[in-house]
Amino acid sequence: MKSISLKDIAIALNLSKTTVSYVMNDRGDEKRVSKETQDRIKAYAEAHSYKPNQLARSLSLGKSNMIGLIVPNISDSFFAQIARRIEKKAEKLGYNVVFSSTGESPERESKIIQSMLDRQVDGLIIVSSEKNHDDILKLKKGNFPFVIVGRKYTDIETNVVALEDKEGVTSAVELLIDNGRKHIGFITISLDLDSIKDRLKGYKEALKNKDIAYNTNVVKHVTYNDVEASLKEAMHELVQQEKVDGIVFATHYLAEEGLRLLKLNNINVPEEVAIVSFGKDRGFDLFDPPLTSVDFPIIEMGDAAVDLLLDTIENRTNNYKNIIMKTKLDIKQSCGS
Amino acid sequence: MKSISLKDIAIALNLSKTTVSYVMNDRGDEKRVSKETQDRIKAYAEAHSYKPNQLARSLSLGKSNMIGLIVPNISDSFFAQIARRIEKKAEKLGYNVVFSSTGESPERESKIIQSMLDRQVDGLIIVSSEKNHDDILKLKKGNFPFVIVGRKYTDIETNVVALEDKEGVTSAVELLIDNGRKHIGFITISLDLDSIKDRLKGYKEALKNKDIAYNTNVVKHVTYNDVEASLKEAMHELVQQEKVDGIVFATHYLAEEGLRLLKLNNINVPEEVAIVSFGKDRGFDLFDPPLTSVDFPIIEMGDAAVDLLLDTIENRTNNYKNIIMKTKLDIKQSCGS
DNA sequence: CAAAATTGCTTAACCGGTTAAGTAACTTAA
DNA sequence: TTAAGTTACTTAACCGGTTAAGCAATTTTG
Repeated sequence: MKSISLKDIAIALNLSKTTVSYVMNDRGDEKRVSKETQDRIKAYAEAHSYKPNQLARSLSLGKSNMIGLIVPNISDSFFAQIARRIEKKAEKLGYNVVFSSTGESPERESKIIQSMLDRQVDGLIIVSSEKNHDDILKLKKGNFPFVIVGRKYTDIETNVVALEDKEGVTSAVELLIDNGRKHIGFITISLDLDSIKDRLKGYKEALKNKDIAYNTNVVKHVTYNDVEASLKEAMHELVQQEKVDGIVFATHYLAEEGLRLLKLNNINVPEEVAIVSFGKDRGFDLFDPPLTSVDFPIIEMGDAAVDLLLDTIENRTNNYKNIIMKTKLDIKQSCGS
Repeated sequence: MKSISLKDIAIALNLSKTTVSYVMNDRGDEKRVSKETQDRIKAYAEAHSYKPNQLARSLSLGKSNMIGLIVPNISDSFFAQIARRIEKKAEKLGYNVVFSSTGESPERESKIIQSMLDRQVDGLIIVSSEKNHDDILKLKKGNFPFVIVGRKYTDIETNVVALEDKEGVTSAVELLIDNGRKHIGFITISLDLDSIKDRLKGYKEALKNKDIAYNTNVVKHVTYNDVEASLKEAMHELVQQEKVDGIVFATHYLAEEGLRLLKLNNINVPEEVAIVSFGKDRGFDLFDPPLTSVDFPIIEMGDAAVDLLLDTIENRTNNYKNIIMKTKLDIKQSCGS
């Protein structure tokens, strides 16, 4: 797959690399290369299908035109959708995207960030795993362009595209309450993330708004690395012991698995237990019963993230931007409405 | 984010770049660098957190340790899952993954392949769009490492990880017939791909096996770029005009959308129309009704693809390998069993 | 008609690594 | 005692681009 180099062209045409480089970069006129020479170079390049080596180009220019995308898991529909938007927009401006999944491990995230920096990416879009202050602060200190998306660091100022997590969950819980549910459980994931904490806050807020006492027993933190067993136990406790009549799930994954468990145990949704998911997935509307969810604009989030990143890269703007997206209830049968 | 270079270390310690390079690559002993000097270098590198510039390294070594992943659409669950496996395995061997979506456009695919080659990726994993002989042949001719996955070129010998498309569909159609369905439609996508053609062949084969006449009117080719309207029309014709009592869908996407349309029109599945999907998605088992699908081992496909590619890259093996995965019916209610 | 300006290039350094080949100083063997 | 070996490095070229600075030949200008 060896293709010809600038040097090859230069030698073949008895010119210097410089001249060839200028012409290939369409700076021939500016650099006063004769029309004739330009044509010769272009013809030769075309004939031998010359393609500049981007590694060399990047090294020389100090710009790789690559952006790094770091997500917990690219196969999760949310992240995959974000990825698609990022790639789409990036491509238009001539950027390629390298991605890596962290598996929600801060250590891996740290390694991945370093590896991407070593590759000289021009910027990073990070769906950060559990708080990774050190790396984020390092990026900030180095004035390196990056955007945090989907999750937020409340204590560090950064570019961020995130959600109204709290308000979203509040609306979900209030919906169930308004539908007459009295004992509403909340199942979340045990990740030390501000966004996840905010969702719990949203749950508490709703109870407060509706004058319902907060009961620790109906709030379950499922462990990420053993979701299946952990969720099963949580569900069992909520349904069998606490006799909840409604559950709000902090993620679309939990909601789907939760519904699966409910059906497995022949618990009627929404009659016995009404449920709402924070976030949705394709097909939620086809579920039995169709799943009510706190919806948010994934596409817009992806778009906003790249726009913000590319703007930071290209204009080297220094002020951070916070874009917080509103959520919206998508009401289906599972909530008992 | 400027980090120090080999040269910086060399100057600081009054050594040559060469010596520093040897030590940083753990070739100090081999290259007879004194223990003392090695320690000085390592200490300095550590203290100033030296990280080699991978662009420079790649350029010099002629190996980028990047692999390119080209899919129709990264946000499709099938491709996203493949991507995850590829990334996971690649990472273990020190490779990063760049990806791009083609949107099923051969032109874009062609551009993307070139762009990845320009970036000097060490190999490509391609879920090829419509027949793109020129590029594939170019890669072959250049002896460039690549693997075609999920789709196959029957007329070009390549590394490939694909499916028993024909047999899969045959089993689906036969299942419906065995369940007493008489008029089975087939909805596929109008892509000029051997894999897609094989699925149609599978449909025909089943009819032949069961002594049922082939009827062109119940085979619909939905256009990729206007799936929604096109599928709607196809469904309407099959159900309202042709009065089919069963439909096999050639992709999980079509199946899901098809089911959505059936429900929208209050057509009872499977009583009035039984359906089977080729391929599944998360949540298919939660659908109303749960969707029967021709299942295949996505994870294994992803793993096999990377293994094959990395083997080709690292051992420069020249013989092509064909890995064809078997499919398996995952029977749920939608097929009327 | 000489000085100045323009034309059309080239030289050489650089980006940040890798590596074959060389060398000075010291040690060992014959 | 001197050639041969070893040690611990360095020099310089290379990967394939970019670019500031320079220069000879020609053209324009005063």
